[in-house]
Amino acid sequence: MKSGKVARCLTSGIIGNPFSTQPTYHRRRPSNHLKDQLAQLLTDAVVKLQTNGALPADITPTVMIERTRDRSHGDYASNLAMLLAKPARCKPRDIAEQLVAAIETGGHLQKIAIAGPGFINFFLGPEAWHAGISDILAQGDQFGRSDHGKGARIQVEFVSANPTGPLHVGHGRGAAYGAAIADLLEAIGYVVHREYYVNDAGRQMDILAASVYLRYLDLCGEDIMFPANGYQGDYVWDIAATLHREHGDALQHPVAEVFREVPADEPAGGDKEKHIDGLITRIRTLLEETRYRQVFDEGLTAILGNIRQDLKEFGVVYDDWFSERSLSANRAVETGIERLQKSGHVYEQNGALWFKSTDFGDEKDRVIVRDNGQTTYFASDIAYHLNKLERGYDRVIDVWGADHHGYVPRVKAALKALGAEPDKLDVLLVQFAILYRQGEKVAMSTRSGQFVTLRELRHEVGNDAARFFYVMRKGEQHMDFDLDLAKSQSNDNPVYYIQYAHARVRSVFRQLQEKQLEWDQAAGSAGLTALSEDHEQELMINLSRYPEVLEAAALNHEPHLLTHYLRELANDFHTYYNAHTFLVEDAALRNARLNLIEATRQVIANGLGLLGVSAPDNM
RNA sequence: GCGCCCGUAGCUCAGCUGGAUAGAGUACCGGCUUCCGAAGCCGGGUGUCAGAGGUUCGAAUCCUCUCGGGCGCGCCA
Repeated sequence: MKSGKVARCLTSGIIGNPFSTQPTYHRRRPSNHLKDQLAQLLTDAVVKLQTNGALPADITPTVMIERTRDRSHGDYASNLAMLLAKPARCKPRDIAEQLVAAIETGGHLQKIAIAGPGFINFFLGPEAWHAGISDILAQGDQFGRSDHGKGARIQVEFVSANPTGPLHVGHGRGAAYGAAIADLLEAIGYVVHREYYVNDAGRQMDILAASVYLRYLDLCGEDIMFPANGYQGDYVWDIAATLHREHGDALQHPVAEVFREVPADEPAGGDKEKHIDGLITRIRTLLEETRYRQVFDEGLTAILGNIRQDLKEFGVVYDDWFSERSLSANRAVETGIERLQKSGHVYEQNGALWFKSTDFGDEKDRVIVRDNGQTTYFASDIAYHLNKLERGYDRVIDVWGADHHGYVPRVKAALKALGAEPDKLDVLLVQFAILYRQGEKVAMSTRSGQFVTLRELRHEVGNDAARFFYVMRKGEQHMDFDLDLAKSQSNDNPVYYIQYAHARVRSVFRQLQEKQLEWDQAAGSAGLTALSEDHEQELMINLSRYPEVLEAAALNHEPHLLTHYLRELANDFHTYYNAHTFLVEDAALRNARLNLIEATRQVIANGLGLLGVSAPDNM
């Protein structure tokens, strides 16, 4: 017997870790019923071989089942035999034969084969996929959703651009990406809280207020020298004009007063930072707190309102707009600093207060209170992240621009010092998108105000194309955003390609009406065996992948997996469409085919929906 | 200089976290509509996976080094 041969190479060893403590969140291999059933068969086979002595009893292999890449390898495959080869000290193919012999075929499982270096390939009958089609039709827009997250709470903070100007195309990627992963996580059973952190305090906002005020003085007829470090965009003029309309000249002060004793600006041979800080101080003094606040808030409200409108039109919704100012109002920043001090990782040097983040792996220590008594942005961020974790989320996700990557270690260090769990925080970095128009790079520089706004982009290519293109590539990858391609209504454009597939199904059903034919869905479900074409098999199999793709895209924070999947699915559909007619005389066949294409339409609509892209009835 | 990310077809990118012959789109060439939308389909070829070592049954994937590109290294945010 073969088992004798195998028994000779008995040895002990442990494969994998049966007591894996990996949190479910990081489980990256999605499950489905067929896969689980096959895994169970293999597990049973291993046990059987262990009890008859063919395999060592003290090993607990992790059984992995994968979809095959090539249909000649069947539908699913496992590398189990190759994993067992080492501890069992046997040839993989010998073990594979033992395993296969221990499994009975039957039901959906038509055939098992051994191939290549020792893969075990499972071949399923066509009817294995039929239930999936009926599931899609029954579950409709809920299909693909799962309770994988079991209601665990996740907070996703994204965009969070300073309200000092309109959103630009860089923020757009963070918006599309953050919204997509939030929706994806929600779809697989997490309770997601979407949040925008509003930096409505701090120096940048003061610079905006000063910029607005100076433009306002200009409108009052004063002759001003606009600071090099001020915000130069036209929107500042608009805000100043509103201010002037509402207050007339009531806030006016002579330019000589405003600039009195202010250090020289850079063009005049001075320091632009000192110049603007001096201006801010003068303006605050002259206007006094109440009036200064009026100017400040005029800018804040106008810009924040613009940002909110932009995101809303982009299909990006938030549960909360968290104000940085509310942190100071609650003394949260001070409390955070005090707690850090108690942790013993804070010291004073040169009049400033430093957090010893190097104790937790950061490159250098960081200032939390400046020598002028002002707390730093970092101090606010410590308080904010502490606040997030104290709100009891199971996971906290930050989506940041990749240029902030150096900032990650210090935030995690602070959380560690405070006894919070830094591992609950995932910082996802998103690279800037480079725009191309007619093959040329679109030049952009933020400071000069010469950047393409998100709104301009949306108006140029449309919300659908913008949302889709932004998430088409891996987040941490730089991406080239081809404006002409995004605009083009051709097969080159993946968005149109997918939407067209959806519209085509709708169109078929309109034709059904015109031809006065009928669609009996129940009969279709009962007669799916009529779908015997290869194209139909292919489509059914790929439809069954949707829940897995969704889960993988969500858990790995990779919406691009979904865009690629949808493109493949659309391709399967178009191919099928060209090869076969759906509206045939044979009612049984017609019903089955209409069930299949309606299921396809549903999955496309569901997938696009999660990406914030519309699924049109006609193009 | 130090740290992080990256290098895959002419171009833009995937590659299911170590698996089978490395794949799509685009570009280029040629075909397919009396028929549900041709914004579609079919066919045709392309690789020193930047390079060199290493780890093992097996590497584009993990480790080290080199080369090349991006970003970050403030009492800015």
